[in-house]
Amino acid sequence: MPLAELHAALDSWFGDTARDLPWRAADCSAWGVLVSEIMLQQTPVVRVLPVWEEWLRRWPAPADLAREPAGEAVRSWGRLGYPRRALRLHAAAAAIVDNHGGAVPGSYPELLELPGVGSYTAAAVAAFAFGRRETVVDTNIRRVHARLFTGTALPAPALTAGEMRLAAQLLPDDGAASVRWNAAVMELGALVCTARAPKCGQCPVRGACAWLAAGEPPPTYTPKGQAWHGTDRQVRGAVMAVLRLAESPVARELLEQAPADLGFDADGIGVPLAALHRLNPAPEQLERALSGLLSDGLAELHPGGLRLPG
DNA sequence: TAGCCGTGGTC
DNA sequence: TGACCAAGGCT
Repeated sequence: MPLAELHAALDSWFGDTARDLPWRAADCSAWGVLVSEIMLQQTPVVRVLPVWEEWLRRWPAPADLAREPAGEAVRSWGRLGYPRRALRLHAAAAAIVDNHGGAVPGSYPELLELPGVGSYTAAAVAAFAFGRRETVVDTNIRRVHARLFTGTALPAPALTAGEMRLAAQLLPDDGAASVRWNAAVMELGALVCTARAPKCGQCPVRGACAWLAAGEPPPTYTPKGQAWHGTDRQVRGAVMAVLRLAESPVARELLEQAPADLGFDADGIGVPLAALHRLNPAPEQLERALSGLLSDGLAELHPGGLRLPG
């Protein structure tokens, strides 16, 4: 299928099928787009939606977030996961105020300088918030390209230069068309060309798919899953759940072991505290988790104990 | 660069 | 049920 036909087919499909997401609204600010892109890193849309709405209501511009303590960003991040993203978004807001007069910069290199903004997010914000022609490559786009053009079930474990070259070659010349193309391929990967059970029957470009033509060969490698149970990450997560709810510093002793006669909900953190104690981490593991949180800036040591960064 | 970093839904 | 997976970034 000629490239122009491919562009037209996906553009039409996108027009009919695209989800009505608030950060895609015409009046959404660049800040709103940036916040959405950071929140969406490794996190499904449905879980981002309510948190994004709350963030934009509370902090409609970078300066509004920048003048808050970083801990407020972490607290209102809730259970989105990877709370360092909240810290980086707060730092990005400060950098936008300090270096860009409070306005989100529109160029790829300037965006790339912001904390928490890597090659994907810089390209995505430049494209979706500023209408620039950028080579946007995320996990969805990589998977669609792998199937459509390479004929494999999954992309390589790590992004390759060849994939970037291919993505750049596929990009429509016209600026506005390139923005829609990026969004459409990403949407196709999210809704139809999914990792587990692709809905090829609904695919507007199945006739051009190299993977389908090859008989849907299985992946040639098995992705290594992320360990969770018993890991430091699990302990870190449990500690963060306590700190997010705590309204005052949490004594270390409280994190280390449950007082046998804790008959009250200490500072309203009884539930996450019980969850932490149920994990029953070894003392050295709890120590690793706590020192990791401290060195990451997700927690601070105060006379009264641990708390979110002020 | 490979390993690390949260969370919850899905099959 | 447990392993996989979700709009990555950082070191």
